[in-house]
Amino acid sequence: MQKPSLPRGTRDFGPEQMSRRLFLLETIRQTFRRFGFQPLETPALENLSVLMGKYGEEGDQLLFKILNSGEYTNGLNEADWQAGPRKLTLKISEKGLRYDLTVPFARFVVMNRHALTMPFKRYQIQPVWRADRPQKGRYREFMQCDADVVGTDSLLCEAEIVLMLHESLRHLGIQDFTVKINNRKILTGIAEVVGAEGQEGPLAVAIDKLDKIGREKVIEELRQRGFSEGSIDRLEPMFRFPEDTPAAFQQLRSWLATSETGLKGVAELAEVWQLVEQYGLTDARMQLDVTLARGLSYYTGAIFEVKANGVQIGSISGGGRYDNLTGAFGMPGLSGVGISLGVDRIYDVMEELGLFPETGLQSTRVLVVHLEEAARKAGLPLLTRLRENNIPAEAYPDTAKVKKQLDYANAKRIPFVVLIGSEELETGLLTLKNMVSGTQEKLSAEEILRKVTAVAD
RNA sequence: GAGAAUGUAGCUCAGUCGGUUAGAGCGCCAGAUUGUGGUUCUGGAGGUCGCGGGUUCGAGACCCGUCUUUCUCCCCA
Repeated sequence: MQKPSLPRGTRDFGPEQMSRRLFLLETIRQTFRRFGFQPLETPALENLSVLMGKYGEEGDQLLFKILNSGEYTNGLNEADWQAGPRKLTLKISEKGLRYDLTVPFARFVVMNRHALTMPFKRYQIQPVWRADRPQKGRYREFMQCDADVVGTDSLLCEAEIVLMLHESLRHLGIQDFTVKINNRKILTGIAEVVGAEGQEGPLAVAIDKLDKIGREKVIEELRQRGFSEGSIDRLEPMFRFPEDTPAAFQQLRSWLATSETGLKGVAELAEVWQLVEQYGLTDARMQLDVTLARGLSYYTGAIFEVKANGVQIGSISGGGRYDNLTGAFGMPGLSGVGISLGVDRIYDVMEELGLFPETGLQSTRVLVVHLEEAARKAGLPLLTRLRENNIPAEAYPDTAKVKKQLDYANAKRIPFVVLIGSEELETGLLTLKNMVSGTQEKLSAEEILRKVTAVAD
């Protein structure tokens, strides 16, 4: 006999977890639907040629790769064995598990470009896999909820993403969150005005840690990354950014006055703010954060990230605009913007904050209990009647002691039990027992139906 | 990839300085109660002390390896 086990970073979801997850998934799905997004599913497996090279150097390492079927070592020569694991992998594996939903979506768009009505809005809720080390809030299999629009560069889409984030999280009961927004063009502009043109990548990586490690350490890291003292001096405005959004915009405009790209980024962001206001979003939790960079290299415009406040966990959502994602698949110039919500982290946040409603845990509403073999048949038509009326109902399948059957009802938090024994068979009236109050009464099937329907959940 | 902790009954955890037959609570099963649960009482079952090796007269405890879970860095949802 062997002990059963689970691959690290993966989990089972029992009935009570699933009812919460379904609530979460459904809330997000309905929000996406309300904004006009249509569903899409793609295979768990993709060809590695589709996945490789889309997530940076480290991303390739984090892909789960699938060994080819059959005699996968056939055709390998000595040179292949000597070439090292990375090159050998490509010889023996041609498929991998999807790493996110954006790249498969880009592949889908390119393959179906003639059939799609542009702008194309799709939502996609499926698991993704990453081969990194599990930690708090980090799993190797987790669910993403993506919504993307491709085929337009209108900033209205950015504004709607902000709205959808607010709507989904508030429907879930998460009130204290921050939607951090930046723009890749602003990062480019900053690199330009400090005299480190094209270095926004390393710049962003260092500056991103500002709130974690502090100003001195950031400057130290910038030096190590080869930034000149002059550049670091000109970075000064970065370290004293106003909390107030209009003031922040004002400071950015004067700081980036000499960078055309930078100013364009500022103007784009300002328009997003304006649009969100025109939509009438109340109590917006948006924050301009010029240190926000995100790892994925394909963002070209807006960058989003959502933090749940008061919980020690990574971001629960991320996204942004990409102007050339489909370019890698031979379809350049298609602009898109999207957002991804991490269900597993949102679940952890809600659990930690105690935001899950108590209701919804009970599955069955009525349990039919028979006290002797002959009584069982009297309960079956009742079950059918209950189910026809959309009331979840079940019979205890075995003839067992009443105690055992009632224990079963308690364990499943079933609120009503119908008892059928010889007495009920004679009179035709069935005993309805309320498991919460303990009261019971003899009723006809018709009355039972009315009674269990009438009582509110 | 680097560093640190962790693992004992189905669950949560005790287990002293290395010493006889490894414990508790909860849960489970049975009975008190042959047609009534959630309260109470009584009894019972349940263990390869993660796994493998080592030290020792003797290891749940000490040492090495390995796996799991968790945390920090990195990166991400």
